[in-house]
Amino acid sequence: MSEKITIYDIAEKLNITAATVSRALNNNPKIKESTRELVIKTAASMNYKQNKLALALKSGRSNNIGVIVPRIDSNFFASVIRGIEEELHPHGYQVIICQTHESPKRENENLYTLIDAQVDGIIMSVTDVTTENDGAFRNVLEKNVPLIFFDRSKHIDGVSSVTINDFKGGYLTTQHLINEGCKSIAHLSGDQSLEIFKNRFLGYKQALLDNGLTFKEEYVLPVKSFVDAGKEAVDILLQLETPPDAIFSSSDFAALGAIQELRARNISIPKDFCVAGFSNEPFTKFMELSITSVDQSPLEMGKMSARVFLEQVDKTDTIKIEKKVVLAPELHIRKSSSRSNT
Amino acid sequence: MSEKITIYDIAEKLNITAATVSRALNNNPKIKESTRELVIKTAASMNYKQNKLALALKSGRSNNIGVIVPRIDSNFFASVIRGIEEELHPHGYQVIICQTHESPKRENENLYTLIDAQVDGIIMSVTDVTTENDGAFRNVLEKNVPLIFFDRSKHIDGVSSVTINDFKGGYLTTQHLINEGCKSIAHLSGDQSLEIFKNRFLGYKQALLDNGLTFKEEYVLPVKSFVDAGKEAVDILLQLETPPDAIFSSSDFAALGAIQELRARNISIPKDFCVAGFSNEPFTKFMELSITSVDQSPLEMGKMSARVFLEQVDKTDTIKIEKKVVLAPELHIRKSSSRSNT
DNA sequence: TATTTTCGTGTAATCGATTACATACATGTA
DNA sequence: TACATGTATGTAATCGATTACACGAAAATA
Repeated sequence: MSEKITIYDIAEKLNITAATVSRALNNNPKIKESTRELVIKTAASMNYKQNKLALALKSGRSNNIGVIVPRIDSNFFASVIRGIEEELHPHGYQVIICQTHESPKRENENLYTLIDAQVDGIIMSVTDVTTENDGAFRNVLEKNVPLIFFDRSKHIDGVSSVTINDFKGGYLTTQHLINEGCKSIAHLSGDQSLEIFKNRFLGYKQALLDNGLTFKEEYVLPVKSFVDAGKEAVDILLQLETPPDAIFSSSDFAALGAIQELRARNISIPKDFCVAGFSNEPFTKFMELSITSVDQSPLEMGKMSARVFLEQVDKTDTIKIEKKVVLAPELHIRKSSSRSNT
Repeated sequence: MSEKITIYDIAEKLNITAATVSRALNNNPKIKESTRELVIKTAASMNYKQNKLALALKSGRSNNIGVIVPRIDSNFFASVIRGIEEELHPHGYQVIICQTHESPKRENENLYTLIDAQVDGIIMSVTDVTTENDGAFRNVLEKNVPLIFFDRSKHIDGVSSVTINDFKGGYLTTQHLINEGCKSIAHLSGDQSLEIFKNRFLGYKQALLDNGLTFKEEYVLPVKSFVDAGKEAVDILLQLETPPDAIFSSSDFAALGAIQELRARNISIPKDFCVAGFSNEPFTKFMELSITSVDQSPLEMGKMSARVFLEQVDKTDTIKIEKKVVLAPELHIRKSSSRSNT
């Protein structure tokens, strides 16, 4: 049961004051070399550990950073967090995780909790941009706590973000499908109130237009990011008067569902139907019929977000820097859309 | 730029002392009802937020809990963390994430850092049981910080753990392969200095013996949890005098690699060769040739670990409770080993 | 020798909240 | 009236570290 050792204990033992101990341990130049050595040696021998809470209270910095994500058990978010942790760990920051489960209420709650906990910054992926209640965000900004959005972002003055070029991701994928000979391409879209999904859609649309293909409203279906949603979407699409011959899905899970449903109906992929997803989830490359998908370089996204945070954290309170980092999406072409290789 | 509001600000405004404010906000019964209401109303109007750091310093509890995992971007660990977070969030705890990347050095470092940060408990999955340097662990125990192992555990007196019955997992899977008619079953094992892998192996061996099959040393290969490791293992196994007709892999990734290699050699699965993995990674069920695997109920494991922590955190310092929770593994039989359905 | 610097350390305030103890006033009881 | 009890609040210490300021002694300068 080692008691908690404080600088006062060290001071008492050496018949000096805590102030001297503190200075010695912090390499304050005004301390006699012999004293410094003595203190450091004694501290080590007593197994002294600095109490970070006391330090945090005094300095106003907790050395913690909060990360808010919809959920952690998705490869994308877990990888981003990994990137954040790896970048921040050498700087002495600890990462605190919060999940929203896509609930704006939980999101607000998490924001308040993190501020209460005096985190030095918040890196997050937004749940819902349409929330009217921006109080929690305003609260963060008023407290001058650096806030950085990644992937799903919100337009707030003075807030930085790290995203990928979703428009380009949508464009590249659609262009690829067209190159493979697809003539009528459907799109499974996430909630378009979120910019990422809006942009993937716009990229898709632009690619169609640029290639002289007509854009059809009925080819665009909203889906949740679940396997079953993809199956249902295929069911609907195949009942259309002129069914499509390809799907660009903004979700890998929906793409997988689509593929399963198409195969169940004996439609040959990629010969008669091509499918591409988004996110480059691990399973897309493991499948025998591997799935074409857009990589968002989540690890890099996490590291970049962390770096943006580090840039902002030490700036004077009055200056607000807004930095928008846009990473390039990378299309991984695989069997589900490669006619050339078949 | 709202200044930070403290109880002193409230006290000053109301011409009372901070002590009264504190008591009013903490529902201390000795406060006049009218005063309490006034304080609460004023606090709200001034947008007062309690400073958790000050509270933490005073009380010695940070309301943070540390979680140490090899890495976060694996479905298993991410799911465990999700479980921990969901169970602990309602109790006001924040989850701090640390990764070891399978390095004992990082593990030690993380332990010290978390203790420095005054976490109220540590939930972790061990990297390497053979580390001689147990100083970090002893340090945690001496500080009376509840320590809970999940999945990969270490035998330390007074330390609780939440694991699955890996022996049973190995046994069930092997028995299943035998039931499907496999006669010579190989085993790809993780590092057996870790108990989980040792136990899966022992379960495998026992099932062989119980069914009158001979156990062969050369059928047991050590692998890392990578796809390529599975491929290499198949390469070795097929060069044996009597190659096996099934593989029980302690890693889903190695199982996947094995399957890819077998198919590359035109060996029909499950007709001529059965494969089963461990962990029930998402991709195992997504594959067209879905992979039989043992589910470790990671979400439940995380929640259970959190519950064990909650039980221990409020106990008096002198009593050490050691609780060993063993969850039941669940074998998910899929195409890679289902001859009956073929 | 007298005076100024420099050096090393001590004193005490501070960060923001909690709480044991003291105190002042009101009310109840003999 | 004298004393006990209860109620509501104030005083001040505490958690552990940092740091502006003060101060005494030694060294440097005049």
